[in-house]
Amino acid sequence: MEGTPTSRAERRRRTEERILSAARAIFAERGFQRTTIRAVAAAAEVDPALVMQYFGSKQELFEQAVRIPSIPPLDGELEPVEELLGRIGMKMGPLPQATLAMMRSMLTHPDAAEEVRGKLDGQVAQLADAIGSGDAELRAALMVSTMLGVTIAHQLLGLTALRGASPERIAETLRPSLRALADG
Amino acid sequence: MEGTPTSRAERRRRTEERILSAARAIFAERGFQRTTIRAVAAAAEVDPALVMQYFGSKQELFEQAVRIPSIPPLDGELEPVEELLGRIGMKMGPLPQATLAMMRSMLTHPDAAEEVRGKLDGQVAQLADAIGSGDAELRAALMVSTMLGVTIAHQLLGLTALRGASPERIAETLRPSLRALADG
DNA sequence: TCGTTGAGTCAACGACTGTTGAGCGAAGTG
DNA sequence: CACTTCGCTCAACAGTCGTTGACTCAACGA
Repeated sequence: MEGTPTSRAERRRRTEERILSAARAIFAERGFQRTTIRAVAAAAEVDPALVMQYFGSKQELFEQAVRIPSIPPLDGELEPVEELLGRIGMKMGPLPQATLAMMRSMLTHPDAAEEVRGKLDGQVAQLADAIGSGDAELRAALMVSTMLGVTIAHQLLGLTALRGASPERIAETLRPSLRALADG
Repeated sequence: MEGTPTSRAERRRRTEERILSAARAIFAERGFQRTTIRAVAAAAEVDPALVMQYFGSKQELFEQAVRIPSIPPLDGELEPVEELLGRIGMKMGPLPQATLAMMRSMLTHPDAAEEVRGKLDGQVAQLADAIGSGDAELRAALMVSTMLGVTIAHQLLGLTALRGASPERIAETLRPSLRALADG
């Protein structure tokens, strides 16, 4: 069954990825503070000391775990509003664990807060640039805030009214609202 | 200066309120987990053991601190959308410390999450009732989520584009968006 | 005045946490 | 084969936290 026992370098890569995967899951579920190195190690079936040896500190483990390698490219043509949001990497639907971990921690972990604020500021700037007009920056910020709120309510808080709704239906119902902001 | 040294019962009430006030401030700033009994006690200029003696546990201190006595009544006539939101106790502008403490902790403290979810679910139900029409519940949920997102971005994360904007200007810019959701 | 009550303090316990250094044993190298 | 490398574990340290029990002393009631 399990063919070659794999080389040493390969084993290390796998273990490291197993730790990162477990870390992402637990960080996303409990946030930074309530996540313990021991819990991550247990989920990865590894000794806690190994986690430290690989990542140096809990903070560095978090940074590696929430690092998203590439910005998801937009696929094909979309409705104007979705296109605008898609262009900055915001869309409805299930988010990667790394993003959830980041969002889960952003209100209680200063570093995560700064990271998210920076990312959102960047998205606001891009959106404002695409929108034009007078108070574009404020309207862009409100669009981003709206997406943020819906995502939190849906993915992290689990509002009853949103739990049964598909991402498509949410996006569709939300569209006039976002368009009103985009058009001014 | 300090007239009567105050009676024993009065002193107790003042100390208790001093502790609650300090707790609200620190809970609002750091969230539940990162707030220590010791820090609250220090801010209230009291021994940590006294906090325990008065409130029994950190969890009970939190519950007492975030308890909001009364629902703010809506004042006078408002624009339709603001009236709808005001009716359920949602409005722009500075929020009480207790509310901020609750929101700060809602993503990482399960009890706070449940409390907020319950409150928001209730507001969604009220809003949906006032809106009527077909998918009223989903649209109401998105309105509440929008308010939530803007509040988080503005008060807790401090998005650059929102930091300089007055609550009135935000409310005004946001109005067409919310109306689009309310009208369907 | 004297005993009682209760606000407030002090020192400590036990649990948990991030983190560390020594060591084991198998994979790699000559 | 002998020797080194390194993935990995074990046991422990040091600090912090919520929580507790004994204690001090001024306000109170009779």
